[in-house]
Amino acid sequence: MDKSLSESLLQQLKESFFSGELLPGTELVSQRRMSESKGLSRSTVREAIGQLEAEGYVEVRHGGKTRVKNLLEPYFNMPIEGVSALGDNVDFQRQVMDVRAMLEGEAAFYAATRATDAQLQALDAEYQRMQKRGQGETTLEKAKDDLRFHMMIAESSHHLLIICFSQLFYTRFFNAIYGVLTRTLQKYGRYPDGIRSQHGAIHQAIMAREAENARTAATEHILYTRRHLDE
Amino acid sequence: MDKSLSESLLQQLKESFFSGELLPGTELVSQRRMSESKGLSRSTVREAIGQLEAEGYVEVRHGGKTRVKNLLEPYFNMPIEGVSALGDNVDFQRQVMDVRAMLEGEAAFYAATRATDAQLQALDAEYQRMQKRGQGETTLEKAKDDLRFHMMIAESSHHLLIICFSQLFYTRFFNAIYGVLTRTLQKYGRYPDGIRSQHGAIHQAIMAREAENARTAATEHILYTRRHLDE
DNA sequence: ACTGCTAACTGGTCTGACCAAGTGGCACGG
DNA sequence: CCGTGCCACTTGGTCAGACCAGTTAGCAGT
Repeated sequence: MDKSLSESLLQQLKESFFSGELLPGTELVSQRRMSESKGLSRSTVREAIGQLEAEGYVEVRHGGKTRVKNLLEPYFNMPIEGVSALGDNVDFQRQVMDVRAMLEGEAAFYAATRATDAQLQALDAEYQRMQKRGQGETTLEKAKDDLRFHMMIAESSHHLLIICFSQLFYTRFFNAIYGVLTRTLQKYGRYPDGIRSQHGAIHQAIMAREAENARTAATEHILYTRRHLDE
Repeated sequence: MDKSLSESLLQQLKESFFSGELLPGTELVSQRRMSESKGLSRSTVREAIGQLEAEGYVEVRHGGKTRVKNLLEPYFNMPIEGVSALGDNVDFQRQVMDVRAMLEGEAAFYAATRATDAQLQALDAEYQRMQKRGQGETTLEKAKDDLRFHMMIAESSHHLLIICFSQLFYTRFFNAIYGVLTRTLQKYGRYPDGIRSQHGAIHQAIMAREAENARTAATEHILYTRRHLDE
């Protein structure tokens, strides 16, 4: 097993966390002391600790001690490494919404054209269910409902590539999408009215099999939400 | 805004990443050169690049260059096997063209809005070069020219997700795209006239920074080719 | 007991050196 | 002519030791 020194130190430290040797809240020994005890240079130790910090295992403050964070934390905001960090980036959120606008417009277009009657019926049922609930839900549940609705549309498009990409996109970038909703709610205190009526417009256009209208409504729906990021 | 040097360098690099200045697949300058140009020590540069790596933005190999990663790549392992076989499947070709129509429309839209002057100039040069050659090329070379032209547009969009998706899409489904061209040539014996003028329209709209026209022209261009697959 | 200074920590950055792993060019031999 | 292998050069990885910059604990003076 050939690894770089800093890498194997990193792994060694992680194992100490998982074994319970280093409990959350405790303090790491200083970089100098660790470099002595491990027989490595301080640069190498810093490299490893820097990675630990980036992955959310420890919290390091200039001048203060380095503290071990709660072990479960990294798992909550890390459905997929790296991308999670992007969830809070407004620029990235904007980009995600741009792609959603494009993707869902196309999906709605093809759904209006090619959905089976059974799919239309299922879509209608899901829409009615969404309308009925509405109020008493958490932000997270709303986000999930929203994605489920849009994913049903994508599936109704009968377009392999669009379905594949939608699936991938919604699962991987759920954090960013959820972040947009959270940010919007923080700013307005509630679900913007537009969204409800826009969902209605999409639903209606697909039901009536009006492809162009469906595309326009779906695109406009996402861009409406996106605009709230700009203010 | 008080930040550590490595942290602000990290942020600066991320911004270059999102702005399209650092495209996926390109190589970072070496740590030594970067430390010179930024007026920082190599340690600090290493710190920042280490974070970038931990967050999945770049891939660094001992002894080799550091490459910017395509952030969609890990998730793009769709029905890869048999994709080459699918290259001849008309239904699949149609789907690929549908997605191209969507993708290139958006790319052209954002390129018209956000391309730098240098990018416009490069795009213009590439367009002129395409016009000059034209005749004496093989089908394969034409397909490559076409994709290079469209890829330049995608890169000029400064839209990270669109760039990533385009890169992967064009490489993975090149066979299908090439297949469409081959099929068209077999049927008509030559490059349809429409394509030449359509490239011209796209080129002109982007140069004039007319975003909506660029989108329409690019979409129509792909759908025109797609229509040749029908009947 | 409170206050405020200071000294001894902590992490952050710098320098310049050397090691180790890829890369590319060039001369040699087929 | 092409392939092959060597070698110099570039890249990232590690090291040592120094100094800067926040943090903190303890001690002195009130």
